[in-house]
Amino acid sequence: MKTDQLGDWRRTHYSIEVTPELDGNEVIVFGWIQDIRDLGGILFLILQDREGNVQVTIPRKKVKKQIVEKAEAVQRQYSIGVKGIVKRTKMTPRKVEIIPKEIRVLGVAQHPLPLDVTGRTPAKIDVRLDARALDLCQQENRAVFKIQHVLLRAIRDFLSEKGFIEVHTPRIIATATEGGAALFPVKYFENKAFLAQSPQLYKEELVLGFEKVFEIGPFFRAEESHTRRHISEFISVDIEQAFATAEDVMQVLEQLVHHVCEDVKARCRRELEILKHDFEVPKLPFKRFTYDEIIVELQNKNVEAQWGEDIPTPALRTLGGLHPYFYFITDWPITARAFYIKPKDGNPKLTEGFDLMWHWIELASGGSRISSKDLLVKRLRECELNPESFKHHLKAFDYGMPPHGGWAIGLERLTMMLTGKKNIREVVLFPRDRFRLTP
RNA sequence: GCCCUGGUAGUAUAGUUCGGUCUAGUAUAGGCGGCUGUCGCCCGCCCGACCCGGGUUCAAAUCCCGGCCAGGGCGCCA
Repeated sequence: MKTDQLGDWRRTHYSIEVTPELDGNEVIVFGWIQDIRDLGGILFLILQDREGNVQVTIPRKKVKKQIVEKAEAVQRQYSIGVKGIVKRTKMTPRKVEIIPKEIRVLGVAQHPLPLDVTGRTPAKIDVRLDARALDLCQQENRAVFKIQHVLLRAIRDFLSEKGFIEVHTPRIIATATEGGAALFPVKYFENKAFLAQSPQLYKEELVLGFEKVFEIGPFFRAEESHTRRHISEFISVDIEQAFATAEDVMQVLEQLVHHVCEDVKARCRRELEILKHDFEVPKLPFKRFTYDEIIVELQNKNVEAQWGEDIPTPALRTLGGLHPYFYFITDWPITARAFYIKPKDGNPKLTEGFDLMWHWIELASGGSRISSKDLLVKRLRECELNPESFKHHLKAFDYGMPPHGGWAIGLERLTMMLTGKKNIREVVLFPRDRFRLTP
C-alpha cells in the first residue's frame, strides 16, 4: 500500500489531551492503529500513541469517500495521522471521539504480527523480546520505562542536590584482576582489554579531586547466571564520597530510596495504575542488622548459612519473608567482601561493608573503603591478587587519599521493585543474558 | 557449569496420563462477506500447527535415544 506524506501536518494533541472540553475544535493526532471495530454503517479506529489512546469514529455515510477508503485500508499497527473535529459523546469511555476530515496513512505493518498488540492474547517473554520494538508499543510495557525515566531523573536530582558530581569512567579496562565476577574480553588494537564490571577503582580515585561523585552507566559481567535477576549488561548507580563513613553513605542511600519512592509515586500514578502495582514509601531510617544477627536468625530458623560466606539464595528468600521490605545487613565478614572494603576497627574479621536488601533481593552494596595504601596492598595479597596489576590505582593512594565510602545500586532491581516486575528482562529494553545477544 | 520443566498455526492454549477416538479441538490474529454506537462488538465462511534427527510399533503429537531452543531453580556473582 502506498503511504501518504506527512506534509505540513504536526501534532496538536496527544491522544489523552483530546478531551470533551475541546468539543468542536480541529485537532491533528498521530499514532498507531490499536484496534478496529467495523459495525457496517459505522467504523471505529482506536488510535494509540505513547500517552494513551483515542477513538476515531467514521460514520460511513456522513464522511468523504476518501476517509472511508483510508479507514478500510488500515490494519492494526499502521501508523496514521488524523485531522478531525473533536466531538463530545457519551458513547466512549473517555467521553470524546474524533470525526476525521482527513486521514493520512504514514506507515504500514506486515501481518500477521508476531504478537497481539492489544495484549488480549499475551505472548511469552521470549517471543516478546524477539519482537521487542513491537512489544514496547503496549502501554503496560511502556509504563515500566516511563517509571524508570522518572526514577533516573529523581536519582540525578537527589544526588546533585546533595553535592555529588556526575562522572563517567571507562568502559574499556586493561586488567581483569579486580577479582570477583568474570569479565568479557575485547580486542583493543594490538592489546587485550575487558569490558568494565564496575567503576569501583576509578570512582575511588576521583574522590581526590571531586570529593563526592556519582555515575550512572552500564557495566558488564560474564557470569553464567541464569536467574530472573541477573543480566550480562546492567545499569549501575554508583556513588563515592570523601571524608565519610559507611553509616554516612548508608544514610545517603536510604534517603535516596525514600526520595525516589515518593517521587515515582507522585509522578507515575497513571503508570502504576496501568501496571496494577503499588508500594509503600518506606519509613526512615531503614532497619539495620549485623551479619552476625542475620546468621543467628537464620540458624534459629534452621536455614543453612555458613558464617564467613555469602548468604545462599534459599536463605535470602527466608530472610525476605522475615523482613518484607528494605533493610541493611552490615558488618560483613572480611572473607565475604572485596579487597577494598575497610576492615572494622578493633575486629579485623569483620568489615564496614553493607548490603541494602529489599525482601530477598540484594539491591545495593557498599561500605567504607580502605584509604591506607599499605593495608590495601596487604588485602590484595590476601585476596590472591597481584598488587603489580593495580599499580596505577595504588598510585592514587600516594596523593592524600582521605577516608571514603560509597555504594552501588542496581538500577534494574530498583525498577523491578517500583514496577512489581518479577523478571529483570522486563525492565531492560534490550536485555543481554547468558543466552540472548539479540535483538 | 549443574538440576528440573517444557517445545502443537502469527500469538496463546487443549490433547501426551494409559500409542489408535486427532482428518489435531479452542481463542485470538489474518482473508472474504454481513451488520449504524462499538469499546475483548457481533454473525457466517475460509486460511493456518504437532522443534529437528533417529528408534520402537500394524499404528507416534503421545513411548525411547540424541540434538537444538526456551522457561525456572541452584551455583557463580563488588
